[in-house]
Amino acid sequence: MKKIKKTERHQEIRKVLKSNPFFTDEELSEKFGVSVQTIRLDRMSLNIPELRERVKSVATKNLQKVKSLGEDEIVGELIDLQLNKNAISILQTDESMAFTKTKIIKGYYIFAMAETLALAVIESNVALIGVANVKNRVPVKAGEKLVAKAEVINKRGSEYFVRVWINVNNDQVFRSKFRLVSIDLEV
Amino acid sequence: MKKIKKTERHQEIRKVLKSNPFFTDEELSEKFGVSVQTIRLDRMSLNIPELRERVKSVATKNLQKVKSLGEDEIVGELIDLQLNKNAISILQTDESMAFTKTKIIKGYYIFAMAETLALAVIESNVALIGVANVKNRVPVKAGEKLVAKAEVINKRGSEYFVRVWINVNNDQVFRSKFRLVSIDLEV
DNA sequence: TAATTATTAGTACCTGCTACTAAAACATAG
DNA sequence: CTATGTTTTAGTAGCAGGTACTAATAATTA
Repeated sequence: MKKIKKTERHQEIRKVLKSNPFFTDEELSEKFGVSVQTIRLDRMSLNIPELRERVKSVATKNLQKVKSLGEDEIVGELIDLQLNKNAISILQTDESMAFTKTKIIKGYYIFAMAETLALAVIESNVALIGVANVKNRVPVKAGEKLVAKAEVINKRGSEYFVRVWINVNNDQVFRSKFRLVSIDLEV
Repeated sequence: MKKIKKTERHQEIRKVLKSNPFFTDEELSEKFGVSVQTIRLDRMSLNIPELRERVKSVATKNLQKVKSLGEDEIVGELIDLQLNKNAISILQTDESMAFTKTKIIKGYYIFAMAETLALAVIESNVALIGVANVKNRVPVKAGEKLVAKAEVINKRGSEYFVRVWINVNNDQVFRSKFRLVSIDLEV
C-alpha cells in the first residue's frame, strides 16, 4: 500500500474495522505501511477503542441476537407453556428480520417461530419435524408483534400433531400443522 | 460463599461461565472465596480458556451467525435461472444447520431455501410472499445435498404463483406453493 | 502419623494496549 | 531558502489479565 493522506487513511481504518473489528494496531500498521504509533493516534482522533474493547462490544451486543435465532432456543419469547398441551410465544419483529426495501418480514422468521414453538410444546426435548402444512396469508411488516399459539391436537405413540397459529393484533398471519416424532421413544 | 468441595466448585464455575463468560479469574476467586491461583488450576482442569479467549470466541461466533442468516443472500446456490419461468438451486447442508442431537436439518433452512428461490425466479427484484402451502415429508440429515426447483405456474397481473420442490437424491423432501406479489407494479 | 491431595504464594514473562515525552520528516507560507 | 506548523515515528513506563512454572503450606485420608 502506497503513501496515502491522513484523512484517507482514517476513512479506510474506519471501514476496515467496521467489517472486521479483530485487527490489532500492529496488523493495521502493516496493512497501511505506517508505524504503530500512527495507528494509535488515528484511533484516538477517530474515537475507536482498542481491540479488546471492540471484541468485547461485539460479544455483548450480539449475545442477545444469538439468543433469538441461535441454538435450539425459542425464536421469540415463551410466555406460557403447558407441556404436551399448548404454548404461547411472542416475537417483536424489527427491520433486521425484514427485506430492506419492502420492510416485510422474511417468511422463514415466521416459520422458525412456529417451528420452535411446536418443538417446545412437546415434553421430550428431542423431537423432529415430520410434516408441516402451512398457510400464510398476510405479509407481516417490521415492527409488528407476532403472537404464536401452539396446541397439541393428537398423539399416537411417539408421534405428535401440533397446530400453530400466528397472529398480529388478532389477525391470523400464519397457520400450520406439524408432525413431530419423539426420538426418546424411538431409540 | 462457604467452603465447598473442589468438584462442586468445578461444576459451579462451569455453570457460571456458561451463563456469563465475562468474569475474570479475580472476580471468580472472590465469588468462591478461594485464591486466584486455585481458579486458574480449576480452569486448567476444566479446559476453560482465559477471559479474553472466551470473549473472542463469543464475538466471532456471533459475527458468523449474523452473517450466515443475515443479509438478503440466496440460501443455497443458484445454478440455473430462467426469469419468470423456472430456477434451480442447490444447498449443501452441514451440522451447523441441524439439531445437535438428531443431526436433522432445521425446517426453516429448508423453508428459507424454497422462499429465496421462489423470490429469485421472479423478475421484479422486490416481491413478497402472500401464501405458502407447504408439505414436508422426510426429515433431511446433515450432509445431504438439497436440490430445489422452482416453477412459475401462474401469473395474474402483479401476482405470481410459484411451485417449489426440494429433493435429496430424487426423493422429494419438501414441496410448496408460493404466492408472490410484485411491489413494482403495485406502488 | 505419614502420605496424598488441595490450596496458596510468588516469580518471570506475554500481549495489546494507554499515557506520555521527544525527536525526526514533511509540507507550506513568507 | 528558511522558519513554522503538521504529521509521523521512536521510546519509555505502566496496566490488565493472563500463562507457565516452582515451592511452600493446609487439609484430608489411609
